[in-house]
Amino acid sequence: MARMAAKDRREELIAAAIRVMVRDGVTKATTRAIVGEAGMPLGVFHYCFSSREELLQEVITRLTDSSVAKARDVFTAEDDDLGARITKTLLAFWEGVELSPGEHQVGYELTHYALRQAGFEELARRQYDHYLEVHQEFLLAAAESAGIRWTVPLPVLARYLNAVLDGVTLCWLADRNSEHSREVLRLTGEHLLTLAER
Amino acid sequence: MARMAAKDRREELIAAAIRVMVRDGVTKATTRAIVGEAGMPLGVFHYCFSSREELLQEVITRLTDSSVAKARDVFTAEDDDLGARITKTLLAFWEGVELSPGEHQVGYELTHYALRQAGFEELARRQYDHYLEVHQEFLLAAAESAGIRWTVPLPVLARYLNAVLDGVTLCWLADRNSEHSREVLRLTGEHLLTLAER
DNA sequence: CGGTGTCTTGGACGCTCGACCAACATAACG
DNA sequence: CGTTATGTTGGTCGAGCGTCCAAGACACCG
Repeated sequence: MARMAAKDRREELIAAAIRVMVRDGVTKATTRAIVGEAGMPLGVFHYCFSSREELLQEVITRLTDSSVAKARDVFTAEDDDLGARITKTLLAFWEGVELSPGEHQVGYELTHYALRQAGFEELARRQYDHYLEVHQEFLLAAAESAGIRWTVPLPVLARYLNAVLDGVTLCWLADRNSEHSREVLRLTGEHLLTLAER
Repeated sequence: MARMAAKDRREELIAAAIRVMVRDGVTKATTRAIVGEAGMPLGVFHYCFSSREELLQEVITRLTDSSVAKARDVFTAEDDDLGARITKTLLAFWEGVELSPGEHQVGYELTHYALRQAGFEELARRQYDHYLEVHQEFLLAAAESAGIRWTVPLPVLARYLNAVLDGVTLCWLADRNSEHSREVLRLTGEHLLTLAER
């Protein structure tokens, strides 16, 4: 194996771990499966990570950050009215789900893993803190650029939005009913519109 | 160990498995942990079940059925108007979540387990089919007794309701913000009311 | 050059897991 | 009673797991 800095190897292992998890699920992401995916000998693992948990922790934060960043990229269009902007954003989110269901699935699996792992509960909490924050940012930006204000407290509205998206995704992962899922998002978009006032 | 019919032992093992899962999570529910919880010797397990998967399958259907039954019990009050009925039902559901978070958590864990396990995808699909069906029943019964009709197709509305409940639960499992969670449910209830017409 | 720190590697450890079985105990029934 | 069916038990198997380590290879620097 070509010589490589431990830092770089960490990154490759994290990436390999995510690939394995997306393909086979979190529980199948063993140390051996991960180094296998990365094409490295087993011994490398504990030279780069003190434990499997340390890698998992890293994976959780990376995946959350990337989800949040991806979501933030979505709401950059400023030239639409409120209705169009909401619709576009919800559908853009949904495209992301249908395009890579595995990533979202892994997100949920990691949440439940963290909720059960002693000392990891905080990670699950932070995960949802970030999600809520990004939704709140979106709602705030949309309101400002449209010159309206929300008739419902922003944290509550953000949680509502987060809940619908999570719930629709979860249900779709099980039954793959894309048509109904989109209808629910459309319905939610219309609902949000009624919660804005000048 | 007292002599017991294999059928009866199966039931006790299923119940013990559910207890272990609620307490420690699905992944910790090993054959040894389960028979330990049931106070039986290890050998019993494969006398009653051909495999661990067979037990898991049984647990999934039992837990789904019990959730559905519990949900059905909630919407029996016929004497309220539509708004009161919706509010009562949503809050009753929420009481169930806060009262036994572990059970709901296990529900999600089993869904993700089933989605990853070859040959179990159908079980996850059926799980959500049942959930959607029960929500649809509720919406239909509420509409009939209130003399209204829904302006949104029933399957879509049921999916919407299911999504909000799932999403709020999931988020609450992570951050335990009860106040905001209730606010989201209140908001959803009000929204549903606007989707009814005479 | 030699020495020191960094990286590489294959193998081994102790443990837990699902599964299996032979030997035994108890019931059911002619 | 004897035979057959059913249930009980402790031990054991092989596989896979996270973790660790000694020995070597390589790079850098005085």
